[in-house]
Amino acid sequence: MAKEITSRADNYSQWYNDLVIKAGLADNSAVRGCMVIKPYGYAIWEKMQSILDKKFKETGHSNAYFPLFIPKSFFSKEADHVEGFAKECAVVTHYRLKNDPNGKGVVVDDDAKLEEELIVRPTSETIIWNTYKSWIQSYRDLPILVNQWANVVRWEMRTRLFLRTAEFLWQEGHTAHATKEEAIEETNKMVHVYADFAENYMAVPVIIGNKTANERFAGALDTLCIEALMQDGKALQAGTSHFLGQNFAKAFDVKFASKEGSLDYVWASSWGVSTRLMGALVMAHSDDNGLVLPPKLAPIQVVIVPIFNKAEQLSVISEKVLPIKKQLEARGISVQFDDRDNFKPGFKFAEHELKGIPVRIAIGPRDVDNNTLEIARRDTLEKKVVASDTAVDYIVDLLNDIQKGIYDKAFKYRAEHTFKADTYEEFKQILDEKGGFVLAHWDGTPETETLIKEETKATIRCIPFDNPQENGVCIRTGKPSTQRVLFARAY
RNA sequence: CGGGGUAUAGCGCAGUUGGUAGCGCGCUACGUUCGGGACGUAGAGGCCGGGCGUUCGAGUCGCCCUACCCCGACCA
Repeated sequence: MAKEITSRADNYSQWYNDLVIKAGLADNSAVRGCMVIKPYGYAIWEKMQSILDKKFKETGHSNAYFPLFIPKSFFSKEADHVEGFAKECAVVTHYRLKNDPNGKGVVVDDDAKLEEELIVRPTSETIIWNTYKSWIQSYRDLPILVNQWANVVRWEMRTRLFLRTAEFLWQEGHTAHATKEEAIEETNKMVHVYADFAENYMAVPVIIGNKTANERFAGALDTLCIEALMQDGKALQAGTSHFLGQNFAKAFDVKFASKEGSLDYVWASSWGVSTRLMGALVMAHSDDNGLVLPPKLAPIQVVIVPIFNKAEQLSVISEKVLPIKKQLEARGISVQFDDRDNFKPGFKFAEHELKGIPVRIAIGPRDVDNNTLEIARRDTLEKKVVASDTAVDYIVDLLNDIQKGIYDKAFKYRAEHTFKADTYEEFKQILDEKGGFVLAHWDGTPETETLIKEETKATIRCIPFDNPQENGVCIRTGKPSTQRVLFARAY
């Protein structure tokens, strides 16, 4: 009733917004560009966090925490980093308030001006490498494999819930190595951790590849990324992993004594994913009825809706279904028993669909008599009546089916929206009429990439790993090319 | 940050030529309902985003803020 959401066909971005708000994931706040992540949304983020955190630890990393504030001067130390990040930061200039002399609340105390301004971190390379300087003396101190879960602030001009907010939550891994090869291997390893997470937990297929020089992180020698395709045909960068070379080691003078006795600069990587993944999750799978969550990330995997009109009926149903709830929980499945008596079943069905709960069990007097349950899956909305004593196994299998089903659906969508273009006309036509990924030849120069971006709003999302080599000519300049690269309009 | 729009009850909206507010949903109580978003009856709930003006009188007119939405530029 009051929860109508705009359809995707009608207005995709309005649909996205409606969904995030009405499914209770997040809301806009009193602070421009900053969102309130609500309990249901945060529960999904916590699942993402715990899975990723486990993977980071399995790959040898430890968590640590560095300051929110970074001295302004730190940003002047790495030239490329300055170029890329000097702008759009929140700056702390004072450290105290005082009562307004005119009696109108509080004002900034001008006497409390900081000697050196502090920047609210937009990313932590600088403060971390400043710290690593004191942690590293010898090759025996390496590698350092540290991750931080934190909030960062980037004063974005235009924000969108989860996809681009002024403050967002993320993790940033910052590693230090004795050799170039090791740092590159780390960079590579982590982008694969992200890809594995995206595909096997979020059920979002991704393309792994290298960013071009234009799209590279400020201060990196190489940026690896995972790129996903949303249902409106736009690409979304879902994670990045940077090989930083010795840039930050040089900027912060971080050297180590090698086994051979030489004094060398340390090699670095950094990698991160953010609450933007929440946006990817929503946009990749959900439909006009609401969220569609992959079982592995759904805070509630199964909801039980008892259909009753009297308290006695509810107690009979409860007696029947609560043991099944227990059995499911014993199998590691999260189950909610929705026995609220102020909503009718139909209302509850709609609400649980909006929230994307993967599996719904309905049980009423008829089922009690027949020893059955009605089991519905969120992704396809199919319903099936199942004998109670086989329900637990059925649901365990069903959850796996759903996880696979939504991945397959997203994969199919991507396959159907990945095109090859051999001429510029064709390229533009695909972007305008179909959307999606376009594989096309490019002459390899930043200038041409910029030109194409200006003319079509499409960027090179990445040069996919294991990209087939193939001679051709650049769609824009006609100059020779040895491979196709992945273009798309992107978030 | 440029262009456009919006701001009235928790949410979604209406409010004619200026005369200090209504509707639907939700909420509270009671009753009837309950296998796809129930219904009746009785209630509660608003300095009309903020400020300054015009006026006897402003939700309504003017100016200035602020926030949100849409389209750009920027970015994860």
